Amino acid sequence: MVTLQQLVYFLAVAETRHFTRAAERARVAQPSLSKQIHGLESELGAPLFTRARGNIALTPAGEALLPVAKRILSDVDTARQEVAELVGLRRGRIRLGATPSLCVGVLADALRMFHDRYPGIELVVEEGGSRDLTAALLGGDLDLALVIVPPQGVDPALTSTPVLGEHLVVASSPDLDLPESFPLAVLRDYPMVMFRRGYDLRETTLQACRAAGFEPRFAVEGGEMDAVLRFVEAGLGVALVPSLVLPGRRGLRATSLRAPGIRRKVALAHRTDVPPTAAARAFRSVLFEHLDAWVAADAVPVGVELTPETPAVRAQSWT
Amino acid sequence: MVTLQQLVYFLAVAETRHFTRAAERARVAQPSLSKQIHGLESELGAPLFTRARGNIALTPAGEALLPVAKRILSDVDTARQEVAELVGLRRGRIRLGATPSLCVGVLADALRMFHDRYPGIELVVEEGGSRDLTAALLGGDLDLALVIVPPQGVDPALTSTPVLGEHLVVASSPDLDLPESFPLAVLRDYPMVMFRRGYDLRETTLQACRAAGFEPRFAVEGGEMDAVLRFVEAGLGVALVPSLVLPGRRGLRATSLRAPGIRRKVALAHRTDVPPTAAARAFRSVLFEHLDAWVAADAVPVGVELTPETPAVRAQSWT
DNA sequence: ACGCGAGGATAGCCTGAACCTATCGAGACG
DNA sequence: CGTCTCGATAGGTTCAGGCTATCCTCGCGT
Repeated sequence: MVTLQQLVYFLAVAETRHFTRAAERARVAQPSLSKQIHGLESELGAPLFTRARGNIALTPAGEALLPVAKRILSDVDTARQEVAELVGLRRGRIRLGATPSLCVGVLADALRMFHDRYPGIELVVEEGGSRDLTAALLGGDLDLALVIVPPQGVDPALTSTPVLGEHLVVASSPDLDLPESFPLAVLRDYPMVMFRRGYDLRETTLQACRAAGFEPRFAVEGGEMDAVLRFVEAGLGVALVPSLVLPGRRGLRATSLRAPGIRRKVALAHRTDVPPTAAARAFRSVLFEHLDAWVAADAVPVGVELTPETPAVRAQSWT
Repeated sequence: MVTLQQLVYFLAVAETRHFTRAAERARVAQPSLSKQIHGLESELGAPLFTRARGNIALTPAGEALLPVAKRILSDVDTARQEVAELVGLRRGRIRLGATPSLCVGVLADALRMFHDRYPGIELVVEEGGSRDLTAALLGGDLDLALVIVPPQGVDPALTSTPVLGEHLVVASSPDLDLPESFPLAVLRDYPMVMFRRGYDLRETTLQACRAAGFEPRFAVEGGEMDAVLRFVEAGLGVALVPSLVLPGRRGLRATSLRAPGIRRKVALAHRTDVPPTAAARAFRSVLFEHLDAWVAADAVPVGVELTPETPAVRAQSWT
């Protein structure tokens, strides 16, 4: 077996044209180097140097080996370098999934912070319903996803860390004359704008209405988050949406539900059987740092509950 | 230190996505392979595989390493291959020097035989005076040279093997009315055509004339072999030349000198401190084979004496 | 000519690395 | 809930690569 050690020594001799000095350079005793060179020569079946007193020179075989040996060793360096860059977060990629409610507020800031800190890491964000994201995680198409935790918990093949809880509010056009706050059952009398299948919100809304004793009427259905909000703005109907999506939407009015209201838990999930990459771990840190900053600045948006998880709980399965 | 062994194992796992099967493929026990992979991972500072049951996959670091590792291993193969081709005489180069007298006859045939047998080996022939060739050998510009052995022997830094002895004859124009055979002293009365400095023949001729008691007159001087012969053809004078250069020259007449005549020894020389390459050794064999064939076929040209060296003597310093 | 110094090769020893077998332990599956 | 699969771990053995000491050859200076 040819070894990299042999090639290193070979190169040292080829460049110094001197066994003793090559040995010094390679931080090794001269006999060790001699022995390795001999080993390489017998392995390749040809002498690599002519050992004339004070005039070591490469044989044709040595000449042929020299450029290849150089390339091999430089490739080894490259390999080491590349991996180091990934580990050092100077390079890499995170494929992150998120529900639309989070993309709007939390995520934009967190991504901004992350990108400032680790500019070499490529960020790929997939926006979608929670079910879709879960499937993408399991299929290996995402590294991380911010998903809604359904009542029965996330898929057993996923590990999730709670991130925050959000309240659902009723979005409506300001033209609509709704009370300040009301129980869900009031919506019985209003047509609704409903999300397409795949959105966790669709199921949540339907179940909540049924629990309140009525079957909702749909004015429109099938849209993504943005479309739904525009339809509501246009007065087509009302919708149950996370409060986080409303700030900045002048054309919409948010009405909270009377207690207990409806809450959803958002968690950061990843596959249990694939340990998160260094980049994913870094993103997690930045995300929680950002949320902690909200708490510290007393700037937690209305309708959001930060789960007061201890760092220990957060670190679960993330070491 | 990263080792090639580790890369081989890494590649086996990356391709089989299975430690146990990779170990079988690498002809090694599974724990040995596992350990090596761990060693590589700790060396590079990052895990290379995600060990999910029945679903081994590359981490980003592994993905980054894969192409480089492939290239490194393929380069090692290339290196081995290249050296093997040189050793196997499928590739290579011989830089051979020869005096003009030998280029004409012996060498052409020998080169032809050699090229037929080893078509991959590049042949570079330098024609020149014996002194020039010796200098080129010492300077490392030639691998081998067929040179004239001067009375005091070749340069001590060179090793030479006797090849043949050749007689010098007097070349003259057929118009010139010379006796069948005569002592050198007869030339006292004829103007001579003389080689340029650097030709061993120049010194040899001068010394021979002086030994015979006269200083030769030059009709022309300074030419290479071919020019000298043409001048002689043109009747400008006579010249002492190796008999080997005359066959095929219709316009010239060769007159041998009365005993003892003048003999020169031709030898194959190479630097003592640089062992001949495989290609050079092969050439030597072909050359002597060719000369032996002359003897066997009783086709030794007139004026040539083959030295009946035993193979043992020939092999001196050539192992 | 002879001694000396330089420099690569050789000898002999020692440590650590790589291999082996045996076994553990955790997820998958009937 | 046993059983199977498959990677990790443990412990022992061998050998490769390193070291020091020494040799051998050649060139060089006296």
